[in-house]
Amino acid sequence: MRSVHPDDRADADLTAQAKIRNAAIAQFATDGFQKTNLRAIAAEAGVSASLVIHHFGSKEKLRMICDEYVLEVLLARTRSDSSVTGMRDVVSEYLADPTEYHLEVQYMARAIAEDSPAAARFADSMVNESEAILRAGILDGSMRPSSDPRALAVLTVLTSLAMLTIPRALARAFGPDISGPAAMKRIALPTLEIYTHGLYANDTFLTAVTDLLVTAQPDQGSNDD
Amino acid sequence: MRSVHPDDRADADLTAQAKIRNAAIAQFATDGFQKTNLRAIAAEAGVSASLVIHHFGSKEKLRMICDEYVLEVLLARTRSDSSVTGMRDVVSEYLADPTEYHLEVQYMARAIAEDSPAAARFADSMVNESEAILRAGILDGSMRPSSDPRALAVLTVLTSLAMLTIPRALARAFGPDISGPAAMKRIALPTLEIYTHGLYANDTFLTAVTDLLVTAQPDQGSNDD
DNA sequence: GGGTGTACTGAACGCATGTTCAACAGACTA
DNA sequence: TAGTCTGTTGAACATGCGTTCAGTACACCC
Repeated sequence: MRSVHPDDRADADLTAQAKIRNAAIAQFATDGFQKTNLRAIAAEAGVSASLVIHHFGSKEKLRMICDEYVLEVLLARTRSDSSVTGMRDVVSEYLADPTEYHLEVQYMARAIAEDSPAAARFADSMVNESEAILRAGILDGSMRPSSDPRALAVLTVLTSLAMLTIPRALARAFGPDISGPAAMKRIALPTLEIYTHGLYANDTFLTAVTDLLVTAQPDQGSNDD
Repeated sequence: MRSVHPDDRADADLTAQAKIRNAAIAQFATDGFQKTNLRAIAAEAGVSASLVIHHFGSKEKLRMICDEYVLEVLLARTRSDSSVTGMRDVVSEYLADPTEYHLEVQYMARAIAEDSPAAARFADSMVNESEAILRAGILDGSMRPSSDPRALAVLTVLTSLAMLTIPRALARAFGPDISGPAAMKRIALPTLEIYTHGLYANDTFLTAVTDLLVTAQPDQGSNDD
């Protein structure tokens, strides 16, 4: 159930290298890089731990290969998918079909959260695509103009990733044994409501803050930690 | 610079137990539980690793003590603070004064993300307070009514935590060497804009989805993974 | 057949790290 | 002074895990 492409090719047909890579992707995605150990990956791939090292050199290099592979898979999907939805709209895609690319998206979220070597590239892909979509939407009038489209793009990516990796403890706020995907589904509608009408009934907060920013004009980047 | 209460009491005045606890809270908050090792905690507290075990029994028990302590500190703040802002409005509080309770809030976010023993209690506190605030706001007309206030509460907590723990890779979308707090500041305004006016210029998406939900009425909780 | 190279394995090594243990110093008590 | 209890330490132990190594099986080539 943990194969990267459960539909097309069976595990048995894959080379040992591919089986190891797929097992690693699955375990890195679900358990994280640090927590996953080579022997578990080897066991799931049906090989010995030594073979993992033999083929990939080290655990760290294995992670890099996995990063590249997942990145390529997701980018390939984006390119092949003629619709406008790119890597950014992962949540809507996920809600539409949770099984497809489930693992890859989860892997990416983990990679960004754990700051893996390719994390910056994952993040940049998402943010850039998101920004393009937002700018296009603003131009064609389907989205409201933003004071900072770049930051808006980062915000949407951030919330999307958060929803994809919703912590168990938070999901349990819906009930003792609710699943992550189920929690996501329940959150989807309020998200859409906020994205459509906002949360506040009036703009007192917003105007107050914007006035504050205009009058005070603090030097941006005052990091006094 | 890592003391829990940098303002009131100096580290030198604390008992060894307190110094260990504070060092543990700081390191758990910044590096995570798994990544932190007892010798590093002991070093920061200026004691030996054995003493940590002597006072707390095990690393896991130390974590539980830290959980309790931070939870109590944050709840005490909520109670003492006569304003309406509870644990939920952590982001606004943080933006107003990043140094106060910085560590505790960071600790909580980590605890929830890593599913620490007290994670559910942290999350429940946040969600319940958030829900109360939202319901109050809806009642007094300052906030728009929601189809699912509970889910809305979870959503706001989720996004708040995500902003507090924004991954480096995402923050770097603003520039190669931008800090987490700086990224948060830049995201704050778009967040407020969305919370005030939404993102979409019209409600086609929302009506489409609500229509879909009304007609299809899928059995909620169909977890086919 | 003999040589060479590749896929693969089990055992072992080395290091990090949580934990245990024996010991010591100082305070308090009898 | 002797005894005991607490705070504290350094060394050692045990385990987990990434990695190394010697060796086996098998294929391909001369």
